[in-house]
Amino acid sequence: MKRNSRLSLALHTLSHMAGDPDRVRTSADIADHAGTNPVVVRRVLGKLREAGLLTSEKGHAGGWKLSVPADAISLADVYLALDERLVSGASQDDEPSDCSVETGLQARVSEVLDEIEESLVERLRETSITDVHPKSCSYCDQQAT
Amino acid sequence: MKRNSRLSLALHTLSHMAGDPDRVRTSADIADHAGTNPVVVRRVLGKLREAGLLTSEKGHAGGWKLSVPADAISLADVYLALDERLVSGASQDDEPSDCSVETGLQARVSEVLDEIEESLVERLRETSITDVHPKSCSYCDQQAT
DNA sequence: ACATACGTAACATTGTCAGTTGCATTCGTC
DNA sequence: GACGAATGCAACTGACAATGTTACGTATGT
Repeated sequence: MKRNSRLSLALHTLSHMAGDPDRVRTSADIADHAGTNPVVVRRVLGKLREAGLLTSEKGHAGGWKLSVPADAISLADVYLALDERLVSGASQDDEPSDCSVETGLQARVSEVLDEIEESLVERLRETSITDVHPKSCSYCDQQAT
Repeated sequence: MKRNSRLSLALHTLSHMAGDPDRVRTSADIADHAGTNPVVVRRVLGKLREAGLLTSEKGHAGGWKLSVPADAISLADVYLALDERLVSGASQDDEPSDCSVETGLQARVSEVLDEIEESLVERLRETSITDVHPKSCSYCDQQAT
């Protein structure tokens, strides 16, 4: 797969769940549909569970389902749950340079990046999972039969 | 070094050049000060040259210097010259999924990300190289002696 | 008890990027 | 014109991160 597949996988899965909230899905089912591995699914969905977005049940009839209504989940919730930080990635936690130009620069750049990060989250908060779910969803229709 | 070191290196170097625009610097000098490798410096500064921000001269007394006034260079110019795209990185150019949820989702997410990318560039455009250069710069004072 | 599914750790694979080496080319100086 | 110093460029290497994979432990319902 590619970079940022975690966010993709999370949104994709949540979107499907939004279309049929009561259905319990196993990580194997999800992985199969998403073209990835059950363990990867559990890793990603585990983060979402920590954030309280969904629940998992072990054992025989276990699996994953939403723990809150889909329209109560914003893209920001998902983004933050995965603690991805698309924007920054900028050199923090480096050993401090002895060059005054460098240090001043870092401060400035970090400042701007933090601003952007914040505006990204605010923007993501405007859209919910249900908003990204197509009105007529061939996948859901398929499952309904 | 770390991630995003290209942007760091570029800004750092330009900032120094802003403090003494007529001085010609070799990639070896720059690399030495930045704690990196001459070839890496040439790779990064080469991008900036393509964007018309600075010039390089080969041969004996060759090296790098600004080709435009420092206050005419915004952080956006540098960012775009390196074509980094801090924000996106989201799964583009993937093989198109046969899942309608997936495709609709990608479109939405890309939309938001592009918005953010744009706002980042606009924000960067407000700050010039001279703005991130400290008023009293110990490095420049040092060189002046 | 047994099958099923999550939870987690350990390892393998892959992709990316800085770093490195080597060589050709260009330019100034002797 | 020969030589030294610098960029330009291509290829290889090594570190690191993220995904993929295997394996095993644990919990749960039949």
